[in-house]
Amino acid sequence: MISTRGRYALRVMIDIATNQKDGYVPMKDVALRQGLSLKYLEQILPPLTKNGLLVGIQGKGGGYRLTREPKDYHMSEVLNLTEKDLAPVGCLKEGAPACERKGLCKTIAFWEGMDKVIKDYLESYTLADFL
Amino acid sequence: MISTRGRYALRVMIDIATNQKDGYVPMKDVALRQGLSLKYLEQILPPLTKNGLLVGIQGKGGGYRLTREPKDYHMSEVLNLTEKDLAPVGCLKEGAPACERKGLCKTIAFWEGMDKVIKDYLESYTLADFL
DNA sequence: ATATATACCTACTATGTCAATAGGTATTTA
DNA sequence: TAAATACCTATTGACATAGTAGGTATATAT
Repeated sequence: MISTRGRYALRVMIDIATNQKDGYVPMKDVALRQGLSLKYLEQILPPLTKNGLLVGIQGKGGGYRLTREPKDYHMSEVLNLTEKDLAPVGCLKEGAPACERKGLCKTIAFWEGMDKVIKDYLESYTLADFL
Repeated sequence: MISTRGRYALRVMIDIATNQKDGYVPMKDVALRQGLSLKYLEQILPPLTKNGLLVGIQGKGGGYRLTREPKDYHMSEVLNLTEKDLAPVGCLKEGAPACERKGLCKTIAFWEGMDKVIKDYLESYTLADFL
């Protein structure tokens, strides 16, 4: 349900938060510390930089930094950006075609409720809770 | 996250609960009413009959019946039997190998908490809530 | 008895996702 | 100028999903 993309993204965020003092944290170091593939992490980060959660500086001495205080990163945001979709069922995914059985459907409220408890939980956690 | 197996299983249970008066409900009729493939449904039902949630009678005039009152079917049970695994991350799945990073891991409590809110939600719903 | 309707069983398949691996380019600093 | 970094795109093997397909076993209705 939550793939390595989202899980690794969280570990990367924690690692950066922990290791950025004044400078930038190279992803090579993160990969080493976390025991993860650098090349794979490089594929996971773009949504986080493009949406302003991280800033990446190229070149020697470069790396990544947070752009906010850890308490201002909610897990809902991090996982929404890195996971394909968090909705428990297909018909609740963003951009999903309208269900033909809508109106008849006796289960939609149940799935929507499940969606909500998950989203609420993810909203309740911030990066600061991991430090 | 929740596949068609679990979703269809729920729709089948609702359909049987609605349509069993005194007799047995043929899956062919369920498939027709629900607009689902009979052959596919036949693959989804075995865990429910083998674990005593439904009873199936072969032969002409046969079909399926519930074995309990609707209020005594919790969604946690139905989905656990029909879905491969409901855990949000691999390391919490049943029978998963112990994580090497256990002890170091700063995220496990978060994932366990997510697992719990989902399981609690599924426990809180019964088949009776859909009728 | 026989035909019919049902559950039950097993194999196969097309498609897509996951989790990387791989090889490169652009950019900045030491 | 060399080195280190972010950034980009293609490819791949393994696996899960959502069925399709064809059959067997069993009980009932006629």
